[in-house]
Amino acid sequence: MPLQQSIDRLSTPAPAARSECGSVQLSETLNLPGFVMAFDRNEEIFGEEESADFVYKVISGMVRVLRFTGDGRRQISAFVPPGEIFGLEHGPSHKSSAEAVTDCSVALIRRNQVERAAGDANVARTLWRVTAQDLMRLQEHMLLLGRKSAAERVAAFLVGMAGRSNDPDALELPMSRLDIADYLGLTIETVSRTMTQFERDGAIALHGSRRVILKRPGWLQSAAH
Amino acid sequence: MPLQQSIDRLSTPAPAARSECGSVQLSETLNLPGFVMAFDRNEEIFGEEESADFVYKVISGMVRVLRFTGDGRRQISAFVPPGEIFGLEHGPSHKSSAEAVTDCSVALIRRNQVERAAGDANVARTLWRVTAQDLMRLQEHMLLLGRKSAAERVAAFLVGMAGRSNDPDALELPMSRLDIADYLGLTIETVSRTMTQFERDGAIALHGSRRVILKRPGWLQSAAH
DNA sequence: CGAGCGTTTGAACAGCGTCAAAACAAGTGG
DNA sequence: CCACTTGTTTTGACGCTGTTCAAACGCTCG
Repeated sequence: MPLQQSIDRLSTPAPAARSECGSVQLSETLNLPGFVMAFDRNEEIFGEEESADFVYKVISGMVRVLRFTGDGRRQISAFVPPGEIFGLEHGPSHKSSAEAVTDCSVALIRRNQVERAAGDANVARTLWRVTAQDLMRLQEHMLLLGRKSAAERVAAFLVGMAGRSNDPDALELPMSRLDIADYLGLTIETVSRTMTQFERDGAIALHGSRRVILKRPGWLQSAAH
Repeated sequence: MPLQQSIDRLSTPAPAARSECGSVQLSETLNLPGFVMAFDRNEEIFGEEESADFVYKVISGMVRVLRFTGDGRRQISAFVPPGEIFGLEHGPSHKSSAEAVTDCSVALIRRNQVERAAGDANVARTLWRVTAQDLMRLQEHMLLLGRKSAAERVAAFLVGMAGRSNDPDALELPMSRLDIADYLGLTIETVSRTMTQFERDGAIALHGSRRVILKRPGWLQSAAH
């Protein structure tokens, strides 16, 4: 196992173990018993059409939610950062897969626990809120996929990631170019070319492929339209 | 006013009037008081960032839900057929606009009525279900926008519309080529060319621009991937 | 230091968009 | 009933953006 991965794993509560039962904060108003699991980079967390027995929350690392075409093309619909929920379904089965972008640890809450708690109107409202927020994000992202140029897509991606970062002008991208491309509906080559173009424009600086400094955030913002 | 529109309007309960108070079936489990309004073709029903004071249900005609970029590009996220709900928000304001594709009549239920009813766990669950179904559809559509060719998009569109039609092999498209293009993330020219190509391939027959006969539904199905 | 993967860069190609004009449909007025 | 108007759809020619294929580069990790 690579050194970096070992270090990352030390920060997770229960590396690669189905243990650590206890109470997991699903959100401000949901506090249900669950357990923590660790996943290796690129490991599948759940697959399309799989029975949706759990609701998931990222503890550390990053998760991608995605769908496939029959011939293997991917569309990533969301990157899930620590603290956020994914895999919450209303119907019986998952409609997307989820995979670990980085080594990560994830809290699992049994679906039937959630169902039982949904008798409480507050809990039910929270389930609705989480789904409605996902819906909002997807609508925004559809506009990007259907109507924006490559430059606009990459700019929007960088601005969006910066919004999540601690330092809003220096970000560490946890995902590969392929992940970014499959999120933006582009190819890795186009993503790469667009980023180097931004660097030539003086909008960003790249230290390696994953450390990005936003030198002109306002420029990027307007480039994202 | 054009003759055809007059005729269409006769079938709506309350043409262009804010009257017709009474009980409106929002869904199987929601039965709340509302009123019916008529909208002309291309009339705005609500706009982005407008306060979400109502939840809407199509009675007759068809509605499009869409977003705009700053410079006027459109992305239609859904066509709403009779019987279905739109404009249901969790937050305080709408995140998309809605417009009438055809002359149509729409039931409005006051948001605060819904909020009050959401104390009932069954109602709350219904709100969640409606939102979750929208989310499912949008995820599917994102795969189309991000990863499918023009031919695949148009084929998927025709198959999808056929699925809603009474006669599954003969459909009347209520929307213009521009609407189809803005739904599929293409231009009107590409939509038109793709359809005539399908006609040459013997997959469909076009009687005028809006009446489509699916001659080889299976072929289209596989063309949609 | 060397191996292997991910990223960048380059060149050629193609799918779709753009621009323009013709064809078509439907309404309007003489 | 027919010419005229207006808006939509189709068709054509061309060009650009982004993809494909291929090779070089450079981390990261053993």
